[in-house]
Amino acid sequence: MENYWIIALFSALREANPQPKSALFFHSPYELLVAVVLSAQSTDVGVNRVTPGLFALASDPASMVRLGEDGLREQIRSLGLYNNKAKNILALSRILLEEYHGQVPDTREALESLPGVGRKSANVVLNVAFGHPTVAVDTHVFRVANRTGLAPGKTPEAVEKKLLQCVPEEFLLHAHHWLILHGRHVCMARKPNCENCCIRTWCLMGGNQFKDK
DNA sequence: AACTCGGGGCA
DNA sequence: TGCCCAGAGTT
Repeated sequence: MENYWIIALFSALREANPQPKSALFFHSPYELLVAVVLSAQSTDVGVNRVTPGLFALASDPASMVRLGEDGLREQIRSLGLYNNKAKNILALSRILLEEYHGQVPDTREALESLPGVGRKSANVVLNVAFGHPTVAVDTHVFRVANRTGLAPGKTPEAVEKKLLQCVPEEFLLHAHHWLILHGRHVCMARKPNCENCCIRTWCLMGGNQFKDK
């Protein structure tokens, strides 16, 4: 197992973010689930802007159903894609009440069967809410994994599979969070901040070569 | 595996 | 305008 450089890479990422915790605002598995559904194709900043107000009105499935689709839409309007998200969260809340005693299920199959919840969101809930060693691959993780050569792959599923294989168990619980933060704040899609990158030693792109001229 | 959808935000 | 955002659903 010549994965010593992977340990060094994650150690560097951990040092850059000593207190790993979800960037999303939530107090319960249900709030996390809602925040994750809202986060699809929206920024974490935007989600954190609306969730405190939303959860003050509805922090469980029953109160969400009571809030209703119009009330929900009003709370999340600034996110974009609010029509689908409001519909999905309401439908999902009803399913939790009817089929899961109002609780958030802790299996991949159950989570992915909920409207608005795909593989990435299910992985986040399993990891953050239930402590399962999953890795959620979003656009950030996908980009960083390919740029560094940590887990190159043409599809998110391929990257996820490689990460599960190569990331040491001690880092697995927080791997996706660190990779996401790095992709969000340093290894951005367009103009990465290579000068301040703590893992540039392992970058396949060789410094700033993909930076806008 | 590739395509489509969806809307605010920001350069 | 064009590209991006802690993707999902369909073909």
